[in-house]
Amino acid sequence: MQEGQKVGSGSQLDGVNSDQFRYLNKNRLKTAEQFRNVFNAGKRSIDSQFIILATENLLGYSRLGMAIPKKKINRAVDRNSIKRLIRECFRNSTIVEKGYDIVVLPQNKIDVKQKERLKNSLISHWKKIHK
RNA sequence: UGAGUCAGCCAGACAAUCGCCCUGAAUUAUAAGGGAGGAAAGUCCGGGCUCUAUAGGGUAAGACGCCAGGUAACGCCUGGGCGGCGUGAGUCGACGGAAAGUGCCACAGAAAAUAUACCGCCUGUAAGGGUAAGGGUGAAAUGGUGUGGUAAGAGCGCACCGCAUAUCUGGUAACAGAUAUGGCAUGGUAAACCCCGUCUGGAGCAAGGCCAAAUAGGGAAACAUUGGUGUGACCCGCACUGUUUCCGGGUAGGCUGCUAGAGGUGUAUGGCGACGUACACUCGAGAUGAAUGAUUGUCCAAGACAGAACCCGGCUUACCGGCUGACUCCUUAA
RNA sequence: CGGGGCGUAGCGCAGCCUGGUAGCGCACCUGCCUGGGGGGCAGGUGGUCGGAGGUUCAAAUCCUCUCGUCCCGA
Repeated sequence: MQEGQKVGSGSQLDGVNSDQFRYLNKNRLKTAEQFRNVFNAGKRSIDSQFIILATENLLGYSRLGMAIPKKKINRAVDRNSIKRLIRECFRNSTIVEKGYDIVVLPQNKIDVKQKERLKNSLISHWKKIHK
């Protein structure tokens, strides 16, 4: 049961948040201006799976935005499932309580079925940003 | 048992933990309830709803096209007719009009539609005449088969079939059947233009409405009442009253529409059926950077196609499998 | 979500409306002109016309469905 071990090792991150932090309205990036700020002044973290942009904000909590174009991911089912995966990873990590605005972009050819791989890459991205 | 046809249904289930959207008794922090599909898809049709006199009348343009019915409506569905396919259950069909008109029919062929005559056949010394049976061309050649007839032939005559016209019978009708007459007149193509009949105003929830905020009737020049503008096909009509250009100034956030509907389920009843009527019960998504997820465990037939965005009725396309019912054919056994 | 357009040779485009022969330019190959390169001339190769079905004697063309791709509209 290798999968169980991986989750167990990630539970140090999970254990902190569970009751206090949720994916609420305030944790989302909404308007076009907020997106523009991240695109203009953001740090980048690039990978074969995702491109991630981030800036610090002074709010004390992080906010997440996603831009998943139809050109890159054709079917609506896959787009939804990627959004869910990203949101789940964001919620389960400690980065929620730090103050960042984050935008996630997918790379061109992503296999939606390889969930473990996508997750691991997201977790490493969060670590990079918070250095 | 095998092969097959049609109709309908399901679209992994259960438990635990964490989490998302909506409603929300109670009152500021939590119970409880609900939460994608048969195609939500393609946007191919038809409506509801909203706005707009370019909505009225006419023309144009487009769609449809056997008959009857169903429906809010349809290009959909049901039943029937006709034709094709299949041993059969069944299934498929853009299935009006070519004796209103125009166009087209390459190549080959004598000739591709007011007909005509290459090789032939008959007659004749020949010129010419008669003829369309046979050959040949082609996707298609001016009723087909047989027989009489003839110089050779020919609906020229006759029989059967086809066709046309008329009458009668059955059927609401499409159509079918019968009888009589005619004596072959009418090549194909309408998914070529077209004719006939029926229908269609346009735009679409990013429609539209409300609140707040902002802007704001400024200046200059030119032209003009034979008008000008509103034109998204055009004309008549209708509406409005100065119009155009330049300079200066300048904003876009929230709420709503938003789900109780041609809704669903059951019973009774009318109808061959699609479907209608009556009664009872019921509320089963409503996001707005956009909710349905993740992990673990158990079971099995090992989970396909695929994600609502105003809502319905269809059509088309994608799809791993499984189940039920009715029916047909073949083999074996009884 | 709504409204449009385009798929034809390796590349860029005609042909489609009005159905019978698939063509143009660049590229590629061969030969010639030149001592060689470049350039020019002549000839040639190469396309089930995005896919499936239908109408027709015959479909790139007409009709229906479908798959890609591109452009508009807060």
